[in-house]
Amino acid sequence: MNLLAELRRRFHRALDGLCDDPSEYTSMVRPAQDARFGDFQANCAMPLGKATGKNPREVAGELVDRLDVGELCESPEIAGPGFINLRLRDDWLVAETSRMLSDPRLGHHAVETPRHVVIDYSSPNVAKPMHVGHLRSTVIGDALARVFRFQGHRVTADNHVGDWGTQFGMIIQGYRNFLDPAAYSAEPVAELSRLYRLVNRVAGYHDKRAALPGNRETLEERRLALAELEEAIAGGDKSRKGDAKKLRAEVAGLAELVSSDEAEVAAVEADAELATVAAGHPDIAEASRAETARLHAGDTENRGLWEEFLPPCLEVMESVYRRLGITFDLTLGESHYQPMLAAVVESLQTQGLASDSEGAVCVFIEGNDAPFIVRKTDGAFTYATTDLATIRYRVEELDADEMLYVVDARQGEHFRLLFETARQWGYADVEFAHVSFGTVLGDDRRPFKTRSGDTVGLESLLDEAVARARGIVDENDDGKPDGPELDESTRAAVAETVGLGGIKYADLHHNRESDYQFSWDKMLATNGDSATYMQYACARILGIFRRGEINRELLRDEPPAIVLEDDAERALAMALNRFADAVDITVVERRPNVLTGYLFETANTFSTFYNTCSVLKEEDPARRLSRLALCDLSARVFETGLELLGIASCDQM
RNA sequence: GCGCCCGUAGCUCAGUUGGAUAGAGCAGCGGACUUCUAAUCCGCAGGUCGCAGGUUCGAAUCCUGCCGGGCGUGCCA
Repeated sequence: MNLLAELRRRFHRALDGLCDDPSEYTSMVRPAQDARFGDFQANCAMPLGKATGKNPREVAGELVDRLDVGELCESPEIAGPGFINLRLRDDWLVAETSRMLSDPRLGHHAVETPRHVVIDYSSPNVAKPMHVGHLRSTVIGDALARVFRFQGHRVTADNHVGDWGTQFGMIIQGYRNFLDPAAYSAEPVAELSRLYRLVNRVAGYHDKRAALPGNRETLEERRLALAELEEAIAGGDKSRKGDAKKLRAEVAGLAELVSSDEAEVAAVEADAELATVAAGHPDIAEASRAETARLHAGDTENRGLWEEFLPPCLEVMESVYRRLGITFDLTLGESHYQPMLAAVVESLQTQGLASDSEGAVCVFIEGNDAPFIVRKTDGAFTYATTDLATIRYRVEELDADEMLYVVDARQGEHFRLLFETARQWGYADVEFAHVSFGTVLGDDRRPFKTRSGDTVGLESLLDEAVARARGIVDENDDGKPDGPELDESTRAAVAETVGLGGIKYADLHHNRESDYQFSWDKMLATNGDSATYMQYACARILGIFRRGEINRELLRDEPPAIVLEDDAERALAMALNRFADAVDITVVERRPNVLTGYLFETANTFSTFYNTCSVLKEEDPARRLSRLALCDLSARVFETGLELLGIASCDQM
């Protein structure tokens, strides 16, 4: 049963008549913070007392009188200023746990009114190799798609890949000038990505070289100005301290820019091949832009190349998804929307939403300085236009009720403008949400930037995780009391499951809004608060069933009486019964870390149970059966929960 | 300049939208494997929730001002 929702319904009824809007108060019913206060607590009497001018403890008393939770809870207790503490009745917990045993959904009720939710995630640029920066959107989006589906919604997972951008101009440019035909026929995608990096780097080299003198000059100017300021301050003019601080920051930033640009310029010039290319192609960036423009304009040659490049690129991308167990219902890239863009702009203009400004066509949203540019001065459309066309397509063709964009927080402003434009454009009934996540930081605590040539490729990250996991699998299995249990192929499979699970979990268990410090050790950790912890709990449970030759199906078909005499037993039953709530909250908040938190807590409760309550050796047959039932449920909660996060579990480890 | 976000234990992070004595993991210290897998469990230690005010029965959470950091900011996506 979705317990929290049920309790809130009961409170809603009790509150009806005591206040104008009960739903304002029902969210104040929540799990107890401290086991001493019972299982749940309601904090609504205090604010309600304030609103009505009554004594909060009296309000609590009145509320308790009207509250009907008889078969669920012991009689509620009022504590402190007016907290209402609830403890579930053991007989109810026992009955509900039995019911859960024969329920494939583990007590979770799906929503009554499903919505069609399009979830937009991963969305890498085709032809640029995937790196760790792509992980968050992919992993969070996949988890949300799974949880929303479980919740009963209709989900369309859409990979809005970048397949139409300037990177193709660069690749075409590279293909025409620097292709290694042998490499291309052997491994087309690797060669294309080499070409992309080459062109991108050389273009960057020219940009940096061109910008350097100006930047050096500005830096010198600022340094002088700063020196003057500091002199003035030293002379007693404290009022300019703020200015000095800003200037100091600017100087530091500029100095860093100049030195990193100098380093890059020197690096390119020191490399014989790069230097030759750079010298021979001073306007490579401009040429690449021209190739992109020709592609967009429908040039048959470029279009042909694009059509040649795209399939192998998509295939390589797919292979990474396959390994990660991530699937999409749709992969509609930017190119898919190209034919619709002109009509979008036209429609916006007709409705008076978009207007000309400095030669571009823009939508201005009140309260925002930045314009939402839907057509550039040169006539090209922007990703704003594409995103609007995508919304139109998803509503008109896919019949979407809701769209979630799992995208970096840095694009927050873009989405604010996009959603507001869409609403005014005629999609006010659709729910839009930017499911934003924080920046991936490097070891130096600064934003993880993919400096060319120095990226942590996604594939190598996965390989490393699996290799490390394999080491631990071997060590653990070799050290088992009765000797090793796993054969070679099982060990390899376990290492894959544990390694990939660890990477996903490392990402999911953070609050997605916070920035995130990339760390090999934590990403690959297999102890503590990690996916391995749940996988290990599963493996131990299945070990009990194997060793005891227990028929789990029978356990479910004929649920035994549940006995909750030991504290660890009751705590475990309680935790298991919170599964439905954890799923509900994860969906409402669109935050997978709610689910990871629940799973870790429950697995911890299980581990305590495992260490204090023997199962197979329990002599009382009733308790033994009851504990077997708790084990079966625990394993299913962990398996299901991990699956909702896109993480596989292990039978043996 | 303007806008958005962040500052919680040595480190990395939670904190269910204003609730009771602020919690985990890692690292540290001390215990628990002849008993279902020790990738585990139990315990100890560790905090002026950046600072200062304010709002109220009650603030890590809300408002204001500072300090420190990140990001975005008219034609990249």
